[in-house]
Amino acid sequence: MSPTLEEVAQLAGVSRSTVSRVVNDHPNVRPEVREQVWEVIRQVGYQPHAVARSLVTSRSHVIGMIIPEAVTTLFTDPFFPLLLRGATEACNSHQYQLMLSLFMANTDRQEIYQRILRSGYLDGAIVASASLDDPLIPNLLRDQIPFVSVGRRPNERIHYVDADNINGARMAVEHLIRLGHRRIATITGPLHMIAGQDRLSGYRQALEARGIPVEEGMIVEGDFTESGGTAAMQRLLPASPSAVFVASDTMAVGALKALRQANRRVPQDIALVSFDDIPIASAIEPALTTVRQGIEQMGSMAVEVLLSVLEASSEEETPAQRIVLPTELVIRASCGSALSRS
Amino acid sequence: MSPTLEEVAQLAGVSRSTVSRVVNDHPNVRPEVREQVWEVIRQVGYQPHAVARSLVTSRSHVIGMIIPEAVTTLFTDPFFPLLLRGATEACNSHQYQLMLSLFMANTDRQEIYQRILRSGYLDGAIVASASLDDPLIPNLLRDQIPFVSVGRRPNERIHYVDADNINGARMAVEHLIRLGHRRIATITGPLHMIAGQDRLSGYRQALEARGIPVEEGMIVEGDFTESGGTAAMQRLLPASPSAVFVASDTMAVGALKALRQANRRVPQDIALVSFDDIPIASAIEPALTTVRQGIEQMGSMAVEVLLSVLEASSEEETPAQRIVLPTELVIRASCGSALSRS
DNA sequence: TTGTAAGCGTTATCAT
DNA sequence: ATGATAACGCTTACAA
Repeated sequence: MSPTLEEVAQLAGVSRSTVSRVVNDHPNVRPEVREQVWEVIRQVGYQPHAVARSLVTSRSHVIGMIIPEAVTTLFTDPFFPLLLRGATEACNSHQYQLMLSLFMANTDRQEIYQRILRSGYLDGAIVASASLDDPLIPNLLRDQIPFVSVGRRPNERIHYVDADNINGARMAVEHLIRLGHRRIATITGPLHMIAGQDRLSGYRQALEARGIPVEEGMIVEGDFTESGGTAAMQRLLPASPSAVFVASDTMAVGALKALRQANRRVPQDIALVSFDDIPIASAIEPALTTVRQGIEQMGSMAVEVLLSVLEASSEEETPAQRIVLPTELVIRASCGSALSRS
Repeated sequence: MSPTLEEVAQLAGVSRSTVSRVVNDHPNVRPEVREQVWEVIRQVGYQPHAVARSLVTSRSHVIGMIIPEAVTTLFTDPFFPLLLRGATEACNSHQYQLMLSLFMANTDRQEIYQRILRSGYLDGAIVASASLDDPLIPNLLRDQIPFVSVGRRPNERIHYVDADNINGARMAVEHLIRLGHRRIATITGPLHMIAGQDRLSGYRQALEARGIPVEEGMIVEGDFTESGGTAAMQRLLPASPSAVFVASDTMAVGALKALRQANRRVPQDIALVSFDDIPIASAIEPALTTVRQGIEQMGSMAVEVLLSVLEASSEEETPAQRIVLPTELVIRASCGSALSRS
């Protein structure tokens, strides 16, 4: 198909090695030879064969984006698209490629794991939102595959990038307290995910800091889906909270539905603050007050961290990079009181 | 890192070739030898090196999902995530991998094209929603890279998968006519995309079939974004249509905003029908009557078609596969008249 | 049925 | 500064 190094060499009247040097910008080539070789390369449209190159260098310049199982359901949530966009952008600017691997249901995870992660195609991987006890992680560690997690993890050897979920949640709940609310409930994310746990921690911290007792009846676990939000809100209604911190915008949309059915107005009868600031947050009526996290930025950061690990790799073991990106509160209509608009 | 064929061979007391045969399920291996080799493979955790394999077979089992430039903006729209999901699912079940390539702005497209498409890493590609005159397509044809387009194309040599946009749009507008509307406007998609053109054609066909004159003032070009929908609807208001066919749900959300600002109620003052049936269509108030297309199915179909092309490849030139998937009208609240609910 | 050996298109280590 | 030549890990004739 495409011409090879050998053919270019013959046409240019030099050896394979020289052409290789030219292509890789090695210094030891006479300028005139270099120019002449480039000329031939342009003429015949030579393109290095990445696979052959990878075989000898054992570097593919491909990194995997691994999105495991359960999470895949959330693929209609803009979270993953944005993460992908950020990751791709960083890859593009470093001349790396992104291989996308969604682990669907139980399609023999083990087999897929072997085929994808241990096949030599990947220099490393980014693991997105595995639940905390996902077996993928121990496997990756065992096989010494360089990876960075999106979402923090306690294990000290694991590189990660995460949003500051705790502080974000704390800001959200503090805002509700500032508006005079005392009966503040929360719909959490799945508690087997660190993001779910952290946003709940932030909720607790905010209440405790103000001496407001935390009632367990005011805490309902959700699953980051819209229908989950609806169900959770229905379960919450009997406790008659005056405000709810919902751990994701998508769940907030579901919660709004439940409230509409129950004839409660937002924010007049009940205030809502959520998390993410995905596009629907500002599109819906009422527009959601929510905690913004830089999802795209997390994606590109994850790539940057991984590349730096790959760079350093095979030298000494570097300490894990743990990066936490800031979050900010975006005040809109769903929490009431236009007064405190910033 | 991982053991090689050679090492397995030594441990099993056979030659490389035999191990290779075992791994690839060649028939010519004595059952007992086969079993013994498998035993060693399991013991040492041998995993074939995909890159080495690919170098000799010149098949990488990787296909690229190419999403060009402009379109990237739409990445917060669920269209691409769903397409990706469908494509990944099909890939998983055929033991193929998906490489994701977003061509961002003008990041030297030509260079990226060379590096990605001609590097030997890809067996073929799926090209999503390039505008009709995207230079990518001629390049792919010139370089004889197997690909299938998501979105139909006039060129007879191009394989494609598409939704039946024309009939979908026709059904939508016919429904409005059935409800008694005569002043029916449309907000189109970008007319450099075939989907934009086809949905407009369907609109025209429906009106013409009923002898309703098509007024050019009732046609405003949008761009598939929400803000584009808002702007288009504002431009449309002076023409005072009684109903509007909006070429995408996302634009319909924007149009709803414009109508709310203008104090027009939907569907009482003005009826809306849109296209896609993405999740927000049923989440928003009023719920959107819309034309559903199977986006995930398009993704998996695109992969299936590509794989069949790869299969047949290097034999004779097969005629282009052109697959059009059906669309269906989903009736909800935005068009009024619960009577015609099916 | 099994083994030997010649590539696949590169990079990298030597000499020269 | 340049050119042989040996890998890289595998598949695949061709022999045996």
